[in-house]
Amino acid sequence: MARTLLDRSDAVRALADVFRRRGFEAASLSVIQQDTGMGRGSLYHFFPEGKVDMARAVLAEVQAWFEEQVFTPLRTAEDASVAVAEMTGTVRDYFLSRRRVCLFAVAALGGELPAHADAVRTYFSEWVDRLARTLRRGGVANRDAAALAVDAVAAIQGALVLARALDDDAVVVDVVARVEERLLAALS
Amino acid sequence: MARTLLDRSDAVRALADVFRRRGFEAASLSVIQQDTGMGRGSLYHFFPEGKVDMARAVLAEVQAWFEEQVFTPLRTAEDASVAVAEMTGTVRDYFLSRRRVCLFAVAALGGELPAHADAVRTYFSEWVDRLARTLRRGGVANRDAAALAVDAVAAIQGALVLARALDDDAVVVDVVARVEERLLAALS
DNA sequence: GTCTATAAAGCGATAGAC
DNA sequence: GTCTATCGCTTTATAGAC
Repeated sequence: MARTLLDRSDAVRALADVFRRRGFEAASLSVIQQDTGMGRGSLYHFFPEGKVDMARAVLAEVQAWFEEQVFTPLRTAEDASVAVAEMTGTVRDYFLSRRRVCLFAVAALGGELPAHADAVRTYFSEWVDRLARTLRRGGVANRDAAALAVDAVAAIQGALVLARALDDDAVVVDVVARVEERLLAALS
Repeated sequence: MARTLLDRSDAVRALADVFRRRGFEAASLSVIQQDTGMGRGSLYHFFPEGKVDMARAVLAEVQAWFEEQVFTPLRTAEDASVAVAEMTGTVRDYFLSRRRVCLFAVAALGGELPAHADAVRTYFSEWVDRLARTLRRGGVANRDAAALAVDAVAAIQGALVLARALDDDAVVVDVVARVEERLLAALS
């Protein structure tokens, strides 16, 4: 890990990688120190409230990324089919390059913690909502749009679980391809 | 929690509930002690290797349950459509009555640990495999059967993630209903 | 088989020098 | 802004009485 000076957003990126590899609970400060190359002093300088703060910052960064790269394009693209194809391609590449881990899913399945419950709910409900709206804009009936959107997000999240369980990227590639196919079929 | 004497399989059931509520890492021995009503002495009597042993036992019990209630019925039912409908109904009721948590998914997303990696892989690959075979028996083409089976298991697992994130049982009910619909359509 | 006490290690967080 | 030393607490695991 780079010894060169890190600013806060470098730190967040490094932390995201640690959390993806070890999970939130199992990533102890010692591990975080080693894997990010930052000392305790620096960590508590950037994240005064400690680990909870680090997790919050990482989730916020992921949320912002999806906002910009996925949710906004879904809203602004003029053609619904183009928007859908963009979404599937973007999220597939994102998760394949991020160890096939969705940190919001990890947070959702991880323990009793309503620590990040709001952030988790926001992420998923916004994703489903934006997709459903896009489908409606493309002429899909209200009811069908909602069902298709939930199914699509669920399929992608399930693919991530399976891909990790079977240690196989192809599950993500294949499932996402069929999700896209189904969504485009509904739009035609 | 019952104070009455527990045998090992009672202990495993109680442990499964704790792990579903808190996750594997966050369930400390103190918490386990409180939530199961068993003392440290009893716990280490039944599970000499400690927490790893407890987790292993719980996963083995879940695996056995699925073996008996899901995988075997998938194999033995004479009509593929009946087998599929049985599976979807059984797993829906199972997860709804188990806090919408699949412990194998929790293990799959939880940290670096290849601790239970083999058990996780076995569970998911067997589920997908059995379902695919059933579909083929029902006349579905080889390729389609494999894809449909992966999609079905992924959809169910994704539904569990979403249901927890949104705190809404209906996601499981609805997604599983549509999974069944799609599988039955392929069989007709 | 179950209990309590305790050991040994690791945890998150803080303080103070630089 | 980064470092190291250390506090106080919790963790898993064990020992030994009953």
